[in-house]
Amino acid sequence: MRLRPLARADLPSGSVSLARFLIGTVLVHEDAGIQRIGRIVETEAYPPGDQAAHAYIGKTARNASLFLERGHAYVYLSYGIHWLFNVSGEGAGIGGGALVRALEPLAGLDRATNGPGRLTVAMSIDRRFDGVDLCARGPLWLGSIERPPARIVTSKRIGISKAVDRPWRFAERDNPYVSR
DNA sequence: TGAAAGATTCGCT
DNA sequence: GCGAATCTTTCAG
Repeated sequence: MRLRPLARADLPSGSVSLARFLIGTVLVHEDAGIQRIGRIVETEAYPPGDQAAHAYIGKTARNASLFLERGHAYVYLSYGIHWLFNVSGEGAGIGGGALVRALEPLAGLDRATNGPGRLTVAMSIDRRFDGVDLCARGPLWLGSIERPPARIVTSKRIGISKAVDRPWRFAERDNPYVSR
């Protein structure tokens, strides 16, 4: 497996484009010699102006990471139980991003990764990584591997109550690790 | 200062 | 299929 880090210039600007782009890329967490790698197979976009997005209400202490330049991590606690991992997708000062909903385990993962709350457990991602630059040298970063291009299917987002009809969920077709 | 809702998951019916 | 778990954020009073 040839693995290389993604530079910020590799990432498309705009949360919807980024969410689509992320399908097929990999997330890497290196921690004390342990390497955990998951291939992203399902995402959802939460662009500026989206009523379902955390950034919709403006910048707050919680969602500040969504307002960082594209390629930064936004990690928050959902339902008091689950950490959810997002990648910011706009320019600095603009709030938007992509939620990563499922991974295909490639290395170091021995727990289920089909679901946004479960993949963070498997990858050992929590609040420590909120605001981390995923395009920088660090313990958590985005990469690409050599593999045939992902075949992507689009659908409505899951688990939200506003703007439910937007086709902003992306998943790799027929991948068994996609949630549900 | 209090209360309600939330980008989920798991267990039981 | 439905409700509980669990706690932070946000908004109302």
